[in-house]
Amino acid sequence: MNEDAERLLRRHGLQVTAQRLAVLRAMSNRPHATADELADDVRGSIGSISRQAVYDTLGTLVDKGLARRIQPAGSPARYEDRVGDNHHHLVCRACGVMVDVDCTVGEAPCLTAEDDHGFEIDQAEVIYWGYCPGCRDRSAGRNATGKNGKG
Amino acid sequence: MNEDAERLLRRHGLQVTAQRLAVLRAMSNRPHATADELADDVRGSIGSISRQAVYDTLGTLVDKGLARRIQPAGSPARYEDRVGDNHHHLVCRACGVMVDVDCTVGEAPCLTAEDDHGFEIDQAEVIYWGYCPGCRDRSAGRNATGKNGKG
DNA sequence: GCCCAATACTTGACTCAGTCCAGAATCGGT
DNA sequence: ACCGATTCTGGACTGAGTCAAGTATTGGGC
Repeated sequence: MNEDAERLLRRHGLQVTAQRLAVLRAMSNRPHATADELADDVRGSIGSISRQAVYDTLGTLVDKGLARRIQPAGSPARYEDRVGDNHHHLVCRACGVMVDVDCTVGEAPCLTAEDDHGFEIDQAEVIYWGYCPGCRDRSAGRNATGKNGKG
Repeated sequence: MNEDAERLLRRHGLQVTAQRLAVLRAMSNRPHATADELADDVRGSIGSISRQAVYDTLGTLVDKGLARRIQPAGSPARYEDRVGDNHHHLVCRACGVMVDVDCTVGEAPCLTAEDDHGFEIDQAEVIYWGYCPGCRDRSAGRNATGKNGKG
């Protein structure tokens, strides 16, 4: 497993360090974790790491396309190692939990803007907002209408 | 114009204050402005306002459905008064400028998640990322591939 | 027109995520 | 084993946003 991670780093011209391997491992342990959570996880596995190293590593990984950064409204950035495929995220307004959703229609469907205003678009990011089963049950009385729907 | 804003507030059971009217006006002056920019605008029109009042007012307006909050990755929250319709946003990775895009396919098309994981989904938020005409020209050599496309 | 409770605003301290910087440590090619 | 390049550490800092306590404004009832 670590052999893989090591090769992955080298293949992208990155030095191999304990910190990077640990971050990579942490990321696959818990998808959608924040930088802080990953740092904690890493500390559990290699003892200690500086906040800066975590941000640095994550930034590099995102740059090289080995990780993806997701920044939902009202929450710190989250990272996942599932890259290169076509998936989106489903976020609970109440507890913030995030789950993957496969792209509904395989190939950039409505995901090409009708009028691109001259922009060179390279990505369409979709976040579905709602309430997860747990939170929905917990406060069943919530009025779920009028939230300006589907968007 | 202000008559309208006043009635709007009353209709939603909100007290009418100079600050609220000014925020409402600022928001329609410059769509997609940040709280800070709105505060500046308001200061230009009524002299002064506290940061807290701005956040407060914006929060209330968003709550009542009179404003919409957009929080693109890596940028402070932005607000707009165009609510209740079905539009998305196009954001420039370089300069951060944001423009409206009408919903590509009128009625919640691919915007219903294939597998909702038991969530009660109330909104699908779409942000298109890319480079605006200006920024694209300015650094024409940028390699725009490999950004994990349409997603 | 005035009063008073409810609502809104101000001020200032605080939190939290993330960045900047300078120096120390580590990596890896030779 | 050495050395330059890269990475990591620690600490100060920034920017967006929130909290809390006290003051001011609004508007419905008299």
